[in-house]
Amino acid sequence: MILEKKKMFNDFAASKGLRSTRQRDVILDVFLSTHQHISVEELYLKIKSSNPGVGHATVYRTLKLFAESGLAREILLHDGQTRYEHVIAGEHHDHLVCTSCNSIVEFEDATIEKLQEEIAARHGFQIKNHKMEIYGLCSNCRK
Amino acid sequence: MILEKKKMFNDFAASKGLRSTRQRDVILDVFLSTHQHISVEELYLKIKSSNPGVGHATVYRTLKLFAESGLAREILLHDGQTRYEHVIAGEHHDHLVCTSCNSIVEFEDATIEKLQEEIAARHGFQIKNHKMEIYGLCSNCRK
DNA sequence: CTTGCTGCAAACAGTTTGCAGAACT
DNA sequence: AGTTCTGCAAACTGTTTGCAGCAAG
Repeated sequence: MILEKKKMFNDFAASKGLRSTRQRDVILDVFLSTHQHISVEELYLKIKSSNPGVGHATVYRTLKLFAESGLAREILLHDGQTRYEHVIAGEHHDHLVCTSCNSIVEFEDATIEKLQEEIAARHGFQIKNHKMEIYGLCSNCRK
Repeated sequence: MILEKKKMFNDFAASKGLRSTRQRDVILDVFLSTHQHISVEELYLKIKSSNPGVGHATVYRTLKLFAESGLAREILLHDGQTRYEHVIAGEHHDHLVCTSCNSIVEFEDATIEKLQEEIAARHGFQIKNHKMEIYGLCSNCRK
């Protein structure tokens, strides 16, 4: 699964004529070792600890490439930071975001996915991707 | 409908001990006269044309109040600007966003709404609100 | 050796904040 | 009169960009 992702990026890089660099390898490794909607800053710090001398800008630029290559996806929650999550082929999950403790639960629902396609078709839309977030109080915070 | 909204804000203001000011009235009027996901900047310019001397900061501060009072809702698309849309009681619509021409089509689907509630219930979540955006190409841009 | 990639710092854009004066109650 | 609200400008935050040097092909 990690290897697949690396291959995915290599293929993308090859098709775009991008060069293979140490930084991109490191950033990909660290990104693949994370879970759950990591922010650019968080990733940057993680990288820096094991690999100082990788700049902010490179992390931003590289994450954009990951998103473009299809292995990551940009998500915007309401905290003013751009976050990235892994794209898992053939799977799409959405988010339940707790407005009290900021925890995030993922879920997937095939029926919703299907309805989305129907709606898009009804409006002549060709779906590229979508996102859904439900905000509320998680079970812990309701107590 | 516009009157309802004004009342809604007045009630909120009263309950919070907020003062009634010319600026807030103007901003509410202009906001209520708009449609479709207006950005703070757009709203600010609209206000300024008929009512110079209303500051950026006040528009930001006031829109936050509108959101808090329940008559507006903050939405984040992928263009780096915070936008606000009207909250219509008992109705929730979602967005089809064209990634080519940036047009936005609203839609509503009761089945999806119901599924969301089921999902939230299954995870012990108490829904406050949610949003769903489908990105893709609109019928015009597909041609 | 050519061109793309990187790190740095400066630039940017959107948003927030501190403060003195104005306005509401 | 007392306190909230406002406008302004400055500060902030996250992100992007220009550029000289470095490194991959």
